[in-house]
Amino acid sequence: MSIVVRTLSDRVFEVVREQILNGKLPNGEPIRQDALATELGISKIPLREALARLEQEGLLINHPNRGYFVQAMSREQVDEIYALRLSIEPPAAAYASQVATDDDRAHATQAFTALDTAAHSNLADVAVRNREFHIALVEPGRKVLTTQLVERLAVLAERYVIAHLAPAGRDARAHIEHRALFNAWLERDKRKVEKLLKEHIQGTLKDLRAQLKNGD
Amino acid sequence: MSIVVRTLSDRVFEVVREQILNGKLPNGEPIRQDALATELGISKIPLREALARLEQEGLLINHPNRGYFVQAMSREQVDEIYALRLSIEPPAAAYASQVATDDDRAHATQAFTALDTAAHSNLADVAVRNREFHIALVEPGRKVLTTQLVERLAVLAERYVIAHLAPAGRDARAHIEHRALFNAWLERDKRKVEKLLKEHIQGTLKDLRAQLKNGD
DNA sequence: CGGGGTATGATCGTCTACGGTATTCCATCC
DNA sequence: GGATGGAATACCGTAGACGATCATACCCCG
Repeated sequence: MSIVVRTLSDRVFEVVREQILNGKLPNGEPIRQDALATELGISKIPLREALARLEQEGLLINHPNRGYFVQAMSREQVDEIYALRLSIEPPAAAYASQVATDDDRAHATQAFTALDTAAHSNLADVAVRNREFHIALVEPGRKVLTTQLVERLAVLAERYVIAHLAPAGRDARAHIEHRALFNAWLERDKRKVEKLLKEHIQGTLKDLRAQLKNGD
Repeated sequence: MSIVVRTLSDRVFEVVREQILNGKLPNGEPIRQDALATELGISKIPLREALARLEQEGLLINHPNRGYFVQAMSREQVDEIYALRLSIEPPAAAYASQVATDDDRAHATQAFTALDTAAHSNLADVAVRNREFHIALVEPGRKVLTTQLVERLAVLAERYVIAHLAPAGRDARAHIEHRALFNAWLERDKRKVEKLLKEHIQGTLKDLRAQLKNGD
């Protein structure tokens, strides 16, 4: 059992990240450091460290002497994020399916059922579970950089999913896709994992594009 | 002309990064924050922000309450870095060659000649020029995330190149490869760019692997 | 009435000083 | 010899201050 020791800046990083993702910190708005620090009950050093990390992650942008701003969303960025995901995630998940240990498979199963049961709560929760599911498919590959990258891209994509994808008919379809994908992964069917994940990502991108083309 | 306004933490980020890359901050060693801060003539606030960024970048790792450590190099990471570069950089450069403006092409030419003329100075300088050249081939694509990612991977790769690749016969071969690649890029020959860049990256990986297999 | 320069206020970026706390290491003791 | 305990070290976080810079509102002048 590994005891979890985390620095304050580390936890703030996640808190602020989630606030950005679910829109609590609105889009092009500046981040008032003193205000946010007192609101979180911390001082500015750990907050600024977290903000610096988030800029490196691509969620914030810093204008010197003017502060941090939530990175604006754009259709071009959607295309870019999903293009990168398409070239990285499917082969990574396919490989991971081959080398996953029993523990890995148990963990992935857990992530899948968590996503499954969360399917009817609010969109932000579903999005987090969805991210964790995608990561769980890749992590067993034990490729640290690749996994981090998949996570980062999933986080970036999540903003768009939360902001634009009303749980319309999409819910059901995504669920079916997830189940088929996960089954192939459990069966260690490399080709099928790669194919299904590719299609799944493309499907989500298509939904997003349709939404973005409409009223934004 | 864009006036350059940069925060201290931003510049420290680059300074420390270069110190890590050229081994001035040795491998598994801890970073003594107070010492480094006074050495750089700054206080710990901007330094800690820079360190947090560098951890996000993958060059450092933080152990809570014990401090930041330079991320150890490993053969597995080399493979991972180059696998990612292979799947991202060639298509990105090929695309960029198609849409590059005259300014972009001038800038790339400049980066190429800078790499060319620096070829006989010390290895660390060459490595930086090499990185800038690779970025200049991708940047005209105007895909922010992709360019950032290419840069990040180039930085991570650079540690290994500096540490392990003595400028043996490699120098000449890399130079030839660069010229051929750059010519294809200028001619907007998409296929050729992709092919040559792929081969170039694979060649470097092969060299690195050979070195790592030997006495490390 | 409009525009350019200026005053003002807010916020950021950085510094300094300080205290709490976790880790490490070493000496001591059973 | 291993466990206990304590001192030293360095990290982590707080608090407050200050100059620099940006944005805005104002004022003066044409």
